[in-house]
Amino acid sequence: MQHTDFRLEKVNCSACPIRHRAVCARADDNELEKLNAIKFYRSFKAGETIVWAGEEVDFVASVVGGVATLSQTMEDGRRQMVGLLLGSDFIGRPNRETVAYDVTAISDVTLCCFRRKPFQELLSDTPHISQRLLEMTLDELDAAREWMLILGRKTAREKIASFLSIIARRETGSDTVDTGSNVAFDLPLTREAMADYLGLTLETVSRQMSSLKRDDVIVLEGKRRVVIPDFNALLEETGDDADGGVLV
Amino acid sequence: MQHTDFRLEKVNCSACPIRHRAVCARADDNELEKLNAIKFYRSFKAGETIVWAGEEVDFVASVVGGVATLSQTMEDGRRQMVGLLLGSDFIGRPNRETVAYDVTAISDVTLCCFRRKPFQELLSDTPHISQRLLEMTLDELDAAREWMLILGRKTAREKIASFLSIIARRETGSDTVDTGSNVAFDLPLTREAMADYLGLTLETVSRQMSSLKRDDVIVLEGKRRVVIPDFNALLEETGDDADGGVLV
DNA sequence: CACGCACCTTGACGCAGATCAAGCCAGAAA
DNA sequence: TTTCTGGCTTGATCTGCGTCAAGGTGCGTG
Repeated sequence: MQHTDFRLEKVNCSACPIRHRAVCARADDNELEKLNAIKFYRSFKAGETIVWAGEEVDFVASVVGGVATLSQTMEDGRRQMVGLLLGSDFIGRPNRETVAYDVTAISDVTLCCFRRKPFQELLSDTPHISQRLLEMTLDELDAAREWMLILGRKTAREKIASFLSIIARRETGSDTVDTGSNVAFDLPLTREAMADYLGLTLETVSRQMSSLKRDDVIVLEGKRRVVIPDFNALLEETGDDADGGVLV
Repeated sequence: MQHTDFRLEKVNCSACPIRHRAVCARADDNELEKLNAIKFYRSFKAGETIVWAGEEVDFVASVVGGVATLSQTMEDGRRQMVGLLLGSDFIGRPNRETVAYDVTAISDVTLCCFRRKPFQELLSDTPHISQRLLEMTLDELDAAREWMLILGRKTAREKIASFLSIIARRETGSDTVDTGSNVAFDLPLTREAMADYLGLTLETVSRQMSSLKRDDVIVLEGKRRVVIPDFNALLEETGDDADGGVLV
């Protein structure tokens, strides 16, 4: 029974719509087996808080579908997003049972969770996985540092342009967006969430979106769908060096 | 000869003024031996650039003494610091031979360097070390996220207060500064570097320092030495939750 | 259908912090 | 001693973005 259970789950895991970057992507059969044994799924409705800052959680997880955010809130209500979790991103960390930020479901979210205790044991046993986790964490650190430049030094217009180019890259999945060609995607965030991402107010976000639209840098179809007729033109607006879509 | 060499170096490593958080802190004799075999020292003068963004480097390193920064510069000269490296901090990363940011010596700096190739091999062989590196990276990520809140949502005054409390904690080495008691330390950064840290101009930094001084939150002895008569009063100014000196 | 609600847009106005400009201070060099 | 230089301070003015306020839009529900 345990055996069939595992078989079933294994198929299940490979079938996750997006393969989990963190743990499944390069795992071999043996590791997959162990992962499947400690795995379960949880779903959250849009707007629901997945974990509150300071809360204890007994699992780590990988985002299977939907969008979630990490954010910090000050006493007087000022809020700053510090992490944006899309498909296959990782939540939680080994060797720390409390979470430091509010984790919120922005759309309906499905998580593939791993029970913390056994996951940590797996980590110690399988250097492979802990090295993979290190790589991921370094990538996140890079993203955080790019974000810091945006927050600290860019104008509102540059912030919006940078945000759009980041989302375009992540949503379309291609690191090197064909510059010059049409790119289209749905914004995974409301204007307010964008504001929390960029350290702006939602009014300023709205104004700058309108302004970029007026200047034909973007085309809006409805409020959420964005078409970028010329990706290079967008990159011009970000204030970054012009040498292509390099993240770091 | 190799043997004596190693003996010598081993003593040397333990004797590093500050024990390297990254690699030596918890290493056993066997690991120390391997580390010592691939180790060398380099020094830089204040103001010197250690590595330029995009440059290839064949070593990773631990800061033994002095202060260095990671920073990004935009075409038009706007600069944002994204990392502050004090004693025992780690520079560089496994599996990436180019560096993404300018690394600059702010004071005279001594690095304890490890040749990249053998260091990476050591990482694969010793899960211990790669796990330690993961822990460190997660700490850095936390710091980056705290920093993002500062950059995105805090006022100039709050930024300065937050900066001072961070430096106080790092310079005095105590995670839990005795709130209420006197704390004194030397600023490791110029006003300009503080501005680059906080996403401000140097004039605003100067004005806010003066303002905090006028309000008796801090005492300045010369331009660099800061005395904080009441640490709680400083924490009040940061805008953070009042429950003590928690970093995350 | 209309009603409500969540989300978005746009306008008017004020202020925190940037910018421009002048001068101060302390240590080093002559 | 004076002079120079790099870092710091302070003042006056300007401006980008926040704040407050008033609608607009579109979807789900009775």
